[in-house]
Amino acid sequence: MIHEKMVELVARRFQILGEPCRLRILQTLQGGAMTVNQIVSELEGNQPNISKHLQILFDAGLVGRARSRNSVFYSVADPVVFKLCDLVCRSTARHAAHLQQYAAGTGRRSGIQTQKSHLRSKVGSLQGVN
Amino acid sequence: MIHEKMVELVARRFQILGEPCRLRILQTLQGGAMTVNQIVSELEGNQPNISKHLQILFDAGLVGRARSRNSVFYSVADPVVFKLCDLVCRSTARHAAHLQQYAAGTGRRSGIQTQKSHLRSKVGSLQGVN
DNA sequence: TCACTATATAATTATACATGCATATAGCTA
DNA sequence: TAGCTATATGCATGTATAATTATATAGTGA
Repeated sequence: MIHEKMVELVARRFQILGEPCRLRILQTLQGGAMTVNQIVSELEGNQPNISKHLQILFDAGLVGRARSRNSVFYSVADPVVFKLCDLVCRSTARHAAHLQQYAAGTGRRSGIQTQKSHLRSKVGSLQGVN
Repeated sequence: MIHEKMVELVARRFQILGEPCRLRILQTLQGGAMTVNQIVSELEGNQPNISKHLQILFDAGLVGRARSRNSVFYSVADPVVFKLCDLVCRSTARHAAHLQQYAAGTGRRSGIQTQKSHLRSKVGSLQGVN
């Protein structure tokens, strides 16, 4: 059993990765260090918002920063984020494939809502059917 | 560049893992399938709340479920969650160690708030100093 | 010093969501 | 059927936080 405080720290880290805007920032930084303005112009969005997300990523130790003249360069500090994203990407794809596979199946057979019947509506909503 | 919708799906998955209660549920299920009541009695918390978290995990395909007589057994459907937790755990530990390492350093040297100076307050707050 | 650029922060608003309580649904047994 | 257990769901509330706007801070160069 992992310590309670550790569970919360880990959850916080997942939560930080659980924002599309922050994922896009990390993805943008994959090519190397960039200034805030460069990131902003790459990812539609205003500068204060990007700055705040960068601050959150920095506090978590996921990105590092260094000032060069008048600009601040941010870069990915912990490459584990790419591994995490890759794993979650595959997992998401597996799940989507699983939904698709059973999407054409018949309705519920038992009392409990099973993956097959329950998730059919999910696939539908993803496709805008509902 | 990954597709926008994929970024949101991946973020959603991280977000689902970003709740301490859900992490504890997954951790509890690491030993094998359990009924809702078993999970509830293992993890302080009321039954409706656990049920709702289980539903969220189920919708994401992270856990599976099967009814047996009057009970519903939940189990981990995608073991990738353990790998993810392990990676994040190590990353969190690295970050904490990094904070500790520089916690005794002197204050800011340059205009920008660096890891060293900025995070000293973080370490302090973790220890309840602030 | 002033003007300019780059970045960070403060304040506000809106929204998502975890929690807790009450209740509903489903299955079992008599 | 009724009564029981197990699980799910509806509703209300509080809280965290993302986005926006305006402004402040920091550095550069004249």
